[in-house]
Amino acid sequence: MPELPDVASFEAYLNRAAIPHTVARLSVSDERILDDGLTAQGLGRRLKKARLSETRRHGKYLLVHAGNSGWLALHFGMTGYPRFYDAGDDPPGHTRLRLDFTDGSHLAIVWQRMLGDVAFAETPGELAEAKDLGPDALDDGVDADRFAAMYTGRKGMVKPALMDQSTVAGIGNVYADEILFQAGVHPKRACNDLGEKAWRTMHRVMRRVLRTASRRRSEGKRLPSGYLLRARETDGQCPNGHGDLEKTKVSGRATWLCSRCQA
DNA sequence: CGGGCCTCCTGGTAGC
DNA sequence: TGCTACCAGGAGGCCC
Repeated sequence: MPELPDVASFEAYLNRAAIPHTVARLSVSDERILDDGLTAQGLGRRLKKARLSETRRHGKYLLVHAGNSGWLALHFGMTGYPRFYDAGDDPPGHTRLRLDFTDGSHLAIVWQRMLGDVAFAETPGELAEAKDLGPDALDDGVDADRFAAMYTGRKGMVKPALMDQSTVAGIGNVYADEILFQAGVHPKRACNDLGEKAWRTMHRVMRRVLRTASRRRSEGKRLPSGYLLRARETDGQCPNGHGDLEKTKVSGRATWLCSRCQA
């Protein structure tokens, strides 16, 4: 699940539920979830007594400011999510990282599969560098000019390019499909087959889709009708009336599209 | 060097 | 019912 809009909703959730809180201690139930070089003990040293005061998001990473020591960085992989719960309640299943707060409440980070990452960085910029992340997809600094310049003339297919986190961070398999559907571009189109104008359109569509989805997810609402993703979860019909959506694979990933709408 | 394929993980589900 | 095969919203690595 967790792509940019989902992580944005996690960020809103943390700000409603868990910020600010002060960490009394933490528990790591499976160290495989920790970034290379990070240990439960080391993380504990950095987080103990830290006041979680602020959050940021960069692409699919959620960063939580932990006092003076730096930023806890959470990457949710395919199955992760945070869950705040009250003193005395049981943690959800598959809780791999648990923060116990001084008031007795808890924040669990849940991963069913171990495809996720807990990291720690001095600054958000340091994390982006360590993880080779491009600018966030909703960063205002990524305007249409800059966006088009990054993709126009590039080799390879459009969909994997949009999913490349080192170019622009935040778009995953699902929202790439939505953006391409709304932009009317086939996922297997070559990047260098699209002109600058098409990439500027892609930029506009990308921002609208990611902002709309972030807001809806944060409010617990469904995506608007007319969205491919909503059709995919319901009747599987093209929102523009072209019948069954197609399901195929692009660079190994499940891909939904309408070949009448997307060329 | 772009694209296909494999692997890491775990669990749900379709199919036999 | 029981077992297997495949699939899932991420990402890195390898090979041709």
